[in-house]
Amino acid sequence: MAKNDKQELIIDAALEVFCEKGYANTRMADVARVAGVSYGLVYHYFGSKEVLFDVIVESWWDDLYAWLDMEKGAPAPVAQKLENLIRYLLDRYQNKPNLVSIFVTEVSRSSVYHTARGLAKFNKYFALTEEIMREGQDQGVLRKDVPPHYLTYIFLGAIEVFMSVMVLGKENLTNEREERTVNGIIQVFLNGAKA
Amino acid sequence: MAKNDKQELIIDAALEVFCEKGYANTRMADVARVAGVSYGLVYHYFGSKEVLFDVIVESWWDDLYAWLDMEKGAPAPVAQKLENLIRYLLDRYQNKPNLVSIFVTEVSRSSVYHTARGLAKFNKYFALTEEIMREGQDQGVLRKDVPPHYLTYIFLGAIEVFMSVMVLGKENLTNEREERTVNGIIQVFLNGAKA
DNA sequence: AAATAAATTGACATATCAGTCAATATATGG
DNA sequence: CCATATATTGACTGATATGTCAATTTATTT
Repeated sequence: MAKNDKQELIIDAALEVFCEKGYANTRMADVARVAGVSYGLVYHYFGSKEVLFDVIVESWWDDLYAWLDMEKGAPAPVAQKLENLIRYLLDRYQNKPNLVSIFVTEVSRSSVYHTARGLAKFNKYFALTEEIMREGQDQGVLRKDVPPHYLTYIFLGAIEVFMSVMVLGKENLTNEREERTVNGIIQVFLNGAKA
Repeated sequence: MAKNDKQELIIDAALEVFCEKGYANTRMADVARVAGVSYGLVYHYFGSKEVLFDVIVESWWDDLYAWLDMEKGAPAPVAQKLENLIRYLLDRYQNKPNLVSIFVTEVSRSSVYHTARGLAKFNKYFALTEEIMREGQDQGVLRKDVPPHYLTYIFLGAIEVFMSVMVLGKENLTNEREERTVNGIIQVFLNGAKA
């Protein structure tokens, strides 16, 4: 078995254990056991528990940023971009539910509140979304009497709760459900909850 | 010094240390030191670190539920009730920033995702808010084509991010800022972000 | 003021894991 | 086919921090 295979095995196991137990209650011995490798090998490839966790978190952010950067340049209308962001996150949940779970339960709290690097990652996520909001305001599609970062907070906050609920319920996301979620958020965000 | 005074001292210290370090990195020795009592006394009044934390969390939920129950019966219009909920949470931040910080950073994470009791507490919070949304729909003030729990997710998600940002920035909440926040959330939630 | 109960102390035992390391197996290259 | 590098193992160490407890002080009751 090649080097990369084992690394994959370990990361997949870590994804599973971190997701189920949370960072604090994750034992490196469990990760090794689930991966089917020895205790020491985990330390051979990843120097510490923190590094192992960071590798996972980093992969989340890298993918998200890459996607956002791509989307930013696209010529789609703002409403479409917002919809795409929701879809991107929902799709991530479909493909890598454990990763999304870790993001929701571990990353968007501890790392943000207790490490400078975690905060920076989050800020960039918010900043990129804010650019979309600002673009919408410049184009006259979004209201200008509310600061763009407020719009960002409301929009991303809404998404986060939907993701939390999915993660908690371990729900599997049908197409129909995805449509309802996307429409619900977009409808209310753009047109309001008023009757 | 009376018994209750020492208990208060310990809880205040715990509030401070949990807030600064997070649950995992909080040392009972630190709590004792900050409280100005001996190590053993913390265990005399609170049997364990977990109990100490739970007492704090419980106080958060008790107050919130009491307030929500009160508000539920009130004859105010739905929009007013939603506004009041935002104000309640912002005011809590003014009075007990550490408590709000712990709620945002620690409670809505581990307890929800890793304990049944934590989940139950959260569900009740969401359920009570959902009742307000349903009331709004019944009265014809809120749109009926989006399920009430979706409205709840969006509304509470928005608030949570605003709270997170406040907590992170350790911002002190001026009256002016409170108004802007309340208006921003309510405006966008009710009327939408569209220009 | 004696006796009983409650509060308070801090040193210590205990358990838990993260991380190390020397030994062994497997691959790679010359 | 030897030599060198890399992968892999798992027992062991060391640090850390929770929770215990017997001893001591302070309060309360009779």
